[in-house]
Amino acid sequence: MGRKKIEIRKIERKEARQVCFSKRRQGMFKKASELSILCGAMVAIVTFSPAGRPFSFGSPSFKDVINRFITLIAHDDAGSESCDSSSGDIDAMEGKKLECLELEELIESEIKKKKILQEATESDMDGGVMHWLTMKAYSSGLDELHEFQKKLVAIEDVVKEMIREVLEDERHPPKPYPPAFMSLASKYLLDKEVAMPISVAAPYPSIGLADGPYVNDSSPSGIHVAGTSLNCANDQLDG
Amino acid sequence: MGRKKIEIRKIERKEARQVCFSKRRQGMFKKASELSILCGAMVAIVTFSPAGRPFSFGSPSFKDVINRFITLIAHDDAGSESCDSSSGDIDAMEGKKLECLELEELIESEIKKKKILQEATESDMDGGVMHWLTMKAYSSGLDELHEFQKKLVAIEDVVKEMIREVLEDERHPPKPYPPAFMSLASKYLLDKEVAMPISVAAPYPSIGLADGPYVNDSSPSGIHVAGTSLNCANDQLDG
DNA sequence: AACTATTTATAAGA
DNA sequence: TTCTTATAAATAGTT
Repeated sequence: MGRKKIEIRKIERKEARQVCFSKRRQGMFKKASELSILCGAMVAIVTFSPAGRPFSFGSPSFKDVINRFITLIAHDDAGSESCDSSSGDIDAMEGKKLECLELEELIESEIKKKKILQEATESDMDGGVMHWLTMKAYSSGLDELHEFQKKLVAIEDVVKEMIREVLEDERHPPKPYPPAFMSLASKYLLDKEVAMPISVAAPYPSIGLADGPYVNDSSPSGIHVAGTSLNCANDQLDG
Repeated sequence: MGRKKIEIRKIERKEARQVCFSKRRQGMFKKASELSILCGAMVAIVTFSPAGRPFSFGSPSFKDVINRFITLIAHDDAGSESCDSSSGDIDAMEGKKLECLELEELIESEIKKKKILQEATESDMDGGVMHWLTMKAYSSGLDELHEFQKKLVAIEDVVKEMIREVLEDERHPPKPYPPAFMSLASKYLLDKEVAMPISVAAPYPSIGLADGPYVNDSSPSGIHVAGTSLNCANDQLDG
């Protein structure tokens, strides 16, 4: 897509390589952003520049996507097969940090949560259970809270799994077990005697994408966070 | 880039959305592959189709890239600058570092979750509420599950906040006012005028990755792995 | 950092 | 779905 067609192989000139990386990284993140918006899909990307500087993108957030994936493979079973791969060379690397997001954004997300919670408590459907839960959350001690949280997470996992299963059933009624991604993971999947199907998956709350994606462009000393907004052009090259 | 210019906003028709996802996912992976080859950069991508199916790409390998990134951010923290974003990730906002767990640890944590869930359901403590929740998770329809999930997340957030507050109080007994971060959050949390102290950090699921190759096109019960090579087209769409 | 000539990606349509 | 094709977009080489 340029003045000339190029072969897809490592660019020799270090400088040109860096320039290309910058341009294409932007393009890739933009594509990722469009994909997540257009299709309501979750996307997370991490990349290290040829100089070793980290950049990441995530929608709704990098952590959310990765965690979902991790949980998924942690519960999944299967063998794996690889088709190939290209290697990437890396240079030195420096310590980085996570970027703090703007306060406004935080508030926005909190407002969303608040709304959801209010809905849950006000409508008080579910026979008052949700209300009970809320009350408990507000009146317990530390230990109790920790225990409570663990249980909530566990239940939540069940819900997620149920959602996923429902979706899967709708789509692939009788699908045999496909190959998998991590032989390692499967190796560690001890007894699959799990009574309760715990896992991850499923749709992001309808407000899903509302949570918003983020891009993080790193710098020597930190990881910059940027938005999915296509107009967000924060660049910082390695050199 | 098609017969017509389109607006970048969620595609309404579910079917069209899925088709678009398939096409654009392919395109994105191709871009990622070219980037890694041309520039010798590491790239890892994870994405969930609108239907919740996972797909991943990695060069030199998904695990290598993610682990490098995780190790990076886990080793130190700090603030930097953000360009924009609409992320709602609180942890990231706090500039908190993500925990780096090895696969073994991850598996362990997952196993613990299962145990906790079983405990919760078996002991049936909490006046039967946990049991009720579990039953509900197992007996609801998709829509119900989604709603239920939202509520659980909301409640869970409250619990996390409570925990953070308690912890913060313990560490900073005489802290007049909480960090701006939480004071704002608490302000928006329901109408609870309750002096919600503040938060620090709550236990959170950590990240850790296992090994695995490159492009992985998932299937309902597994994750397919494929190579970075552009010619490696192993596809498996959702629908 | 900008600017285009070209190559690519892809939205529709078949 | 896969292919075809008119167009929108990305970007290689240049300034």
